[in-house]
Amino acid sequence: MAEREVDRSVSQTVKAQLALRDQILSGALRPGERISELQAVETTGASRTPVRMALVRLEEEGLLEAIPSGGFMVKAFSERDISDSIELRGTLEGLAARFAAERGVSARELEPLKECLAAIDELLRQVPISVDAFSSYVTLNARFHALLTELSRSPPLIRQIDRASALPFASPSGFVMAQSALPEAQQILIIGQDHHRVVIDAIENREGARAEAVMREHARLAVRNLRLALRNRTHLDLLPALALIKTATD
Amino acid sequence: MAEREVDRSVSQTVKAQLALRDQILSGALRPGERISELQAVETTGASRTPVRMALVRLEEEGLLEAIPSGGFMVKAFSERDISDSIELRGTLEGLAARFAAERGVSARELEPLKECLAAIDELLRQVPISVDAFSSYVTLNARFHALLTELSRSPPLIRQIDRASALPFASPSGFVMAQSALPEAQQILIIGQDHHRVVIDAIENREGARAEAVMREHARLAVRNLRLALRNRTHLDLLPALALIKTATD
DNA sequence: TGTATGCGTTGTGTATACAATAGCGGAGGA
DNA sequence: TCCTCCGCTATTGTATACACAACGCATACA
Repeated sequence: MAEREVDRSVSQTVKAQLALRDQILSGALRPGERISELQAVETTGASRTPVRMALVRLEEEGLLEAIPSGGFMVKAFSERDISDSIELRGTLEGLAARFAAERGVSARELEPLKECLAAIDELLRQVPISVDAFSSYVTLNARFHALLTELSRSPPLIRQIDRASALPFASPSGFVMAQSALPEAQQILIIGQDHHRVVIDAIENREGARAEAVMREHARLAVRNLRLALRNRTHLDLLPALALIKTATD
Repeated sequence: MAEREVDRSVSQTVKAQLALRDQILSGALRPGERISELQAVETTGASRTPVRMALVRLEEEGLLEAIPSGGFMVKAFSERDISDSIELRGTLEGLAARFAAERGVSARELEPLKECLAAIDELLRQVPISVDAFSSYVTLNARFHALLTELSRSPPLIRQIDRASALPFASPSGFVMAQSALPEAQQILIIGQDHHRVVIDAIENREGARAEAVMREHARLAVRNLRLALRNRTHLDLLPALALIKTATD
């Protein structure tokens, strides 16, 4: 009897965590809404213990908030929370770039980053960029940022950046998607690519301050564009994290 | 029958979390050592479910590391991990100070910070500083940093700073204690107090860049002093987090 | 008619039983 | 003597049962 389909390839805890995260980011669970464990058990197929573990993890991740009287609710974010989160990640990435530059990086370690850069250049040559190419861009951009973070060789910093990127709107992919809502999207992507180029150059020449400054500017650009995108609310359905933005308040 | 003493005033999960953290920071559990759930159940008095919840939380906090094959082990930190963590927090606090300065803070909001500053000044007037006064200093310093963080008015940033301070050696109290191991401790504390004074002044005058710079310098001072303290390993028993430093490796 | 109290239901916090897996030790063969 | 394989044990992952607390609704009294 396959009444309860048990997938043994992945732990129930992880399965529940992924399922719940999907529900939150897809907007199936509204911000501020209390999450019922019982309901979560039904929708995820796991039992209460792994569901509870998943809820604790999602709380630490920042997607949920503990209710004092017990249980969890979906966290709601203001527009400022989102822009602050992006700037926060930019600051952290700036520190990572500085560490990479100051501590030195061999040409061999820089190679994957340069390949990534070249691949993005190739994509941006299309005018206007196709939907498929844009999707590839999102992936490549996330890869670029991940590689750059790694170059810092600082586990505590890498860990913190990962945490900061857990909130979808603060992840590299998140704000790229937000930018895509703007008419001048392609131009923005090209400016961003310039930043990528500069940070590699700065790291190669061991210019820590310059490497840091450009990554922070990179994030500030993203913040400005997110603000613009939120003004003219077109195509914002591309941004899944929008489900988390406070609607009534603020 | 009080065979199992159940304290209903605080949840079993929190109780277990605190007990386990104590065990880790006191060195009762060595870095790299696997934590047995069964053993944790015995030492904490809670049952397996809350113990597991506590373990997940401590992992997210950064004190534990998940073992791929299952279970958790006490995380081990290198000296560089520690100095990176301090610099990381300094960077975050720098951003908080910048936010406070740029967004504006009323005189009334700045008042508690100034009181804190004055109280520390009072303490440092003693030469040499007494043990009691030093203990008060640790508390006041933590309070100063917490108040400053709050002034940013940015929940995501505050949250991230809290996380960064979860590792005891990266908390304000942690590195103050490390500094105390140095003969020139008092002089260092006075320099730190100068930083505190400057950051308040910068926030008052809405000089974001200056506010940020001084907080980063504040952290860099702490890193330098921690390095010195670790060189001449005297009085380092004052630093409880030392239990987490890798011994053999690195 | 409004408010307060009590009872019922729902849901979380905790405990424990069961299942599955990984690691270790012993035994047998090369 | 060493290597390999099989089985056992210990420990984790999962499921579920139980207890208590909180919220809501209804009813009764002012």
